[in-house]
Formats: sequence, C-alpha cells, structure tokens
Amino acid sequence: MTERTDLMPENMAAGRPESERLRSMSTIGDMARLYGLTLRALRFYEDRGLIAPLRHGTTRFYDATARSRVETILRGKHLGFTLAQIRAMLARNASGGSAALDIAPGEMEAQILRLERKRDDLDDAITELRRTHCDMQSHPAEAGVA
Amino acid sequence: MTERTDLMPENMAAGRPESERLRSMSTIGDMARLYGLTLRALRFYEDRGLIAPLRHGTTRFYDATARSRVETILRGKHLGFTLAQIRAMLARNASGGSAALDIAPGEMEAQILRLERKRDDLDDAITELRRTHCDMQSHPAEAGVA
DNA sequence: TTGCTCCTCACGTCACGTGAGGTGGC
DNA sequence: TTGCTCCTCACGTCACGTGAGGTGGC
Repeated sequence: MTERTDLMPENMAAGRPESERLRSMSTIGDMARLYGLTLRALRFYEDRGLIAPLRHGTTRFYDATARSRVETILRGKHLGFTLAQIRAMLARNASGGSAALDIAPGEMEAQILRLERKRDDLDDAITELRRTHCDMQSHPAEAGVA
Repeated sequence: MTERTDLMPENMAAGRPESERLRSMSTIGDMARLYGLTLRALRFYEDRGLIAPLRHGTTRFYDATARSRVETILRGKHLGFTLAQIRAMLARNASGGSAALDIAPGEMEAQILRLERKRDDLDDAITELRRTHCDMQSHPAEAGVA
C-alpha cells in the first residue's frame, strides 16, 4: 500500500481530503495479501456483482467500503452461504448503508438446519472411517471396506 | 426388473444358467430406483470409469457385479471420497476380486483429518449462526450481521 | 397412435484454478 | 533490459442437472 501519486490530480493543494481517500486505497494485490484471497477470487466476486472496485484505467482500486464488503463476503462464506445468497443479502442491506449481511430470519433457520444435517453426515462418515481404521489395525490382512 | 426375453438367445433349453444371469440383470431405470440415483449419475460414473455395464445395442444392463460396484461407490461417496479416489480404490482392489474399497491406511487417516476439519468449521458456523439468531430474537430492529 | 423407457450430445452450475498473451511503471 | 504487478480472455475442474432431439418395444 505505497502512496500512489499517479491517482492524484495534478492541481492539488496540501491536506485535501481527496488525496487522503486515494492514498487509503488498496490494489488487488494488497487485497489478496490482506484477506488471503487470490486475485482470481476477487475478480470473480466482482464479476458476480458482489463488489465494484474503482478503476484507474483498467487497474482496480479498493477503498474502505470495498474492503468492508470483502470482509462481509468472507463472513457469509464462513457461514456457508453461496455467493448468490451473499449478493442478495448485501443488496437488501444497501439501503441501510453499512456492508452487513442482511439475513432474513427464515433464511437463518434454514441455514442452521442445513449445516446441522451436513455436520451429522460428516459425523457418521468420521465414525465409520475410524471404525474401519481400527479394524485395519487389528487385522492388517483385510484392507478392504464393504 | 421384468423378465427380458429380448436378451436371451433363441436356441435355449430350459433351466440353463445363461438365462438365469440375463434374467437377473437390471436396466438403468431399475438401478436408479434401487439406489436413489439419477440416470445421469449412473452414466456419469460409467464415463469416469467406475462402472462398465453390459450393453445390448445401446441399452445398458447391470448384473450383480455392477450392482455391488455401485453400492461400493455409494459407500465411498458417503465417506467423503472423490470419484477419482473411489476409482483408484476400486482399481487397486480389482486384483482381489470383490468390489470393495481398497483404502490405504495413510489415505484413511488423511481423510479422517480432512473430515474432522470440515466438521469443526461447520460447528463454528452453526454456533455463530445460532448466536446471531438469538440476537435477532432479542433485538428485532437490527437484522444485520457484522 | 400414445406413452414409457432408453439413448447421445452438449451446455449450465458452483467457485474458482490455471495458463496464455499482453500492458505499464520503476 | 529485467522484474514486478496489473489486465482480459478462456478453458479446466468437480459431480452432476437439464433440456434437445431421436429410437424402440408394448
């Protein structure tokens, strides 16, 4: 996040808020390092309408708003929502101003049930794998399952 | 699974083992109903080299071996393995004869760790969703998440 | 003739990965 | 000139879903 004089108009006085805004912007590389995302992922979110970075020529620049949107996207992903759902949640909230995930109560409960079912399936699988693993320890001859 | 006389050669005597084998075969529709799979899924497994049903013209027929292979595929999927992994396990076992999943011990442990990590991620997400859900119950005004 | 089941392309989905080929400022 | 970062296609991956358009026996 070095200072980008190329983004600043030539006719500037000292201490102007405009230069402050430009100075505080991140490149796509900065964003990738900051959030542990790939460039491709950031461009993909943009293509799906989740973020809209500023452009200087073809180069993308991300301001504080864009950054907080990315953070919100990551939270949505962590909660197991699809990008389409996250996009809808961000859009619904757009009226509110902040970049929060506007999750409807029904959506929330449905998601909890979905994730619980997935977790239970995983628990089953883990139990079965462990049982087979132990079987293999005690009878190393038979390495097959079912 | 009706009797398929079209599969039997004309020159047959009564009680011959060949007709028994043919009679015991399933169509792709039978298989789909039996295992709760779509026709597309069964054709896809074939395309990926996991099963090789017999053909009568263009129509597929599945014998007992093919059926047990499909059961093994479903077990592999339930344990969270990819089709490529399942294919390799089935191939390794091909020498053994039965259609079992030949899972290497290291593969097994790696899979257990992978699934445990996924389950822990799910647990985190569920906890967070439930907390947000409760927050929404107590302060209905703020419907946003972070 | 209608209805059912079967077939083969082949594009769409989801969330990106992975080059290919090119630009631009230090 | 080299090296770094940025860009836009565009095909590949995974496990299928979903028509489109056609065949074949009761």
